[in-house]
Amino acid sequence: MTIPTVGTHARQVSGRTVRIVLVDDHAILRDGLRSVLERESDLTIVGEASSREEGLAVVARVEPDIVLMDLKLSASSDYEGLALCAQLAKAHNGIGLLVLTTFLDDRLVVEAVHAGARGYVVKDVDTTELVRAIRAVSRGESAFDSRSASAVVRSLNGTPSSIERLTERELEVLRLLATGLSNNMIGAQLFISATTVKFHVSNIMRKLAVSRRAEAVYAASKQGLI
Amino acid sequence: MTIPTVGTHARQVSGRTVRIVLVDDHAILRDGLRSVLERESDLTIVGEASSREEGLAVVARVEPDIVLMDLKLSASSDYEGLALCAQLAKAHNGIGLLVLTTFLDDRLVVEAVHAGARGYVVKDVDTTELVRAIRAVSRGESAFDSRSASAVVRSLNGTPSSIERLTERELEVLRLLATGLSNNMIGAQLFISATTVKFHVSNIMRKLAVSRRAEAVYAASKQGLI
DNA sequence: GCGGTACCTGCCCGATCGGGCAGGTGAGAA
DNA sequence: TTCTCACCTGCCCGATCGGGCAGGTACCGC
Repeated sequence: MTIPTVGTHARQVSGRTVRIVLVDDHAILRDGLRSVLERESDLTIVGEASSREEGLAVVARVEPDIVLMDLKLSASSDYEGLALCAQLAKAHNGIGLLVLTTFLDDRLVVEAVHAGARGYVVKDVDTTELVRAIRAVSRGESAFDSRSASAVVRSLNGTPSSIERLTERELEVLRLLATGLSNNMIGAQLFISATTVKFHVSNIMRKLAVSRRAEAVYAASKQGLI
Repeated sequence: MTIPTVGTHARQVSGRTVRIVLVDDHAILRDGLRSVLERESDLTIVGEASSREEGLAVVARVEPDIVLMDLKLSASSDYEGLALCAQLAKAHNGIGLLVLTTFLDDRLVVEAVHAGARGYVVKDVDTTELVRAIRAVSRGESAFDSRSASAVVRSLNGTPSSIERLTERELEVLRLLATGLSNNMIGAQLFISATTVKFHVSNIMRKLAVSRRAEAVYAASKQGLI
């Protein structure tokens, strides 16, 4: 199941072609990236995927050096890419995971790194910088565009463990919260008491560092939690 | 100031090259689109812009047949593209405005059409369909991918004037609402009484068809109002 | 003038929220 | 076993919300 690290590293020797798989839910962006990247003689696109499942399958089949992936792989969740990141890192030891995404969020950058990403590039950088990042990651190095790097530094300097993940239950409550249900109605939906709902809401607000449910919904929405 | 319609139409005669300006805040996507579209012999990219201001300037200078534009032109607002749409439609009579964006929202599609767009394509269609849309718009026709078309139909069939715009004041209140402020604190910020804030919040909820401020914030966030 | 829109204000009242307090369970790791 | 974690529950209380009611001003187009 696990790809030997040796084999993986063998492909990363400089001078050889960097084999890349693209994972993004937008076909147009994939086409564009393919077209742009293949102008570089040392880069070649050996696979594409538009979803997490497809990504896993393609990577397992073609065993690329680099997976260039978006974090948002569907209209609903911003976390799908993180999950894919973690799965790929686990299944393919030493593979180069480079995140290319729209939103720059301190939390997301850190989560991506924890999930095994070796690079994080925001989509509004130019192609040159992206190519540089790809080559760096292919050499086993890390690569962040300047703004992402700042985000990482902020996270390390700031409260180190300030990033509290929401539990599954809290996410459930959060989603119902966003639909405007009262504690009582949420309780009815989840077959728990309104008191318990209040307990969860309270924890959600603490973790998101807000003090009102409206603000919690906004923060969660910005972070793609819902 | 206004470009003569005759001149504009002259460039749309079939057989001639379609001159395109790209407006998107992501350099990578612009590079990709340029690379992909220029493979088509009848399409040529004559300009790029990453913001509304730049878009206006570039279009005024190069006078393209088609402006292929995203609605979201900055991290903050989803409406910037709509404004650009309206400005371009007004300043350049008959110009082909084709929206290429990430999110599919009934309201956004309708707003874009009202702002002068002749087409609306979601970014997850493939290149073939995008090229088809570009050619259609360049011939003066309209072009929607299947899901956007459905959105338009829904809007026409459904409550025709159900799309109630929020007033400037309501948007102000909405933004403060999202930060978790109470009516009282919002009032203090805007120098109005808490009662008036409640009045606005009430109207916001009615217009967004929700019953809680948390839900209002979520709906507004989804629609890019904040 | 008259209708429409945007904006602002007061009062009332029941429902809801947010933050405390107290306590409990079961699962899994150290 | 002890500990932690996610989860659940009850009670209290002041602040806030949401929806009514009533009223007002100012501007704009017909």
